[in-house]
Amino acid sequence: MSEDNAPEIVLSLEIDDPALADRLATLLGSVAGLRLVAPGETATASVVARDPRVMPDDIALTQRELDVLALMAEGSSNKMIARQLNISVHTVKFHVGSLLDKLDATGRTDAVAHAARRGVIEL
Amino acid sequence: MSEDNAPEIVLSLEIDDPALADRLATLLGSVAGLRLVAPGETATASVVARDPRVMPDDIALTQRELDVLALMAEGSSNKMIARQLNISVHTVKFHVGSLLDKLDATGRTDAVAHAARRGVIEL
DNA sequence: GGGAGGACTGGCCACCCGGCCAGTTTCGCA
DNA sequence: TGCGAAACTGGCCGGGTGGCCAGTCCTCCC
Repeated sequence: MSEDNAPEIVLSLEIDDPALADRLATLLGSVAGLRLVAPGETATASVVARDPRVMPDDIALTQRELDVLALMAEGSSNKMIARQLNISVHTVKFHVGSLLDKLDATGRTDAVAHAARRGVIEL
Repeated sequence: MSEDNAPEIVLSLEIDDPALADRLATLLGSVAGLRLVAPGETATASVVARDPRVMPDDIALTQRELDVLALMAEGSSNKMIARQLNISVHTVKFHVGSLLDKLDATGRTDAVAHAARRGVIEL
């Protein structure tokens, strides 16, 4: 029952590098039981390869900054972060300030967006 | 220059569905010029297929909500969003409120994180 | 015609956020 | 032995945020 209903696996490509996209399309296009997505179609899975130039510089964040960053990404307020990490709200704000600075962000929302984009955190 | 230095394409799999992961691994493993990632190795590209159960419900967001959501993800404040969309700050807050509601978020940071996770927006 | 939903606006207000100032301790490195 | 970096704490304050109330316009649909 697994082979008769076995649908083709439909792959979509999200590749920034055109050369790589081309190679993959060629390689994957010739595999039986698997094909590339058609326009407007819903894919089974995506092949993702973002432009590596986007995040060459791994920003130097301290452990503590990573801690508060992770909690920020969860939507925690400064007060909640303070409780979680057992530090004062002032200290949280201090770390958040450093984060905004290092991530070149204008606010906590921007900060987690930047961090996620650069792969510093996994959303 | 593409064939002499042509490295193997190293694929990592991020598939929630075990059956699908297995099929893909089998299919892709037999393709020349392409192999699956080894532990600790950096992949050229990833094959991503999140558990469909996680986001079966494409949250029904209105166009306007998508507009403010996109600007929120940019780190824009309500005032900036209002200027961009040519509406009042009150209206922005109104849409943000709906967004927090629909996305089950506690704040704007949480909202963009949730939206990004569910693929509502591309970070 | 009347209802429902979306987009929009206003006021009010408690709370949160981020930036400024100041200080402390601890650690590693020159 | 000093000096910088990291972590931590405090006060202050302007502005932002989110929740509540209220309302007006639409348009689509029964």
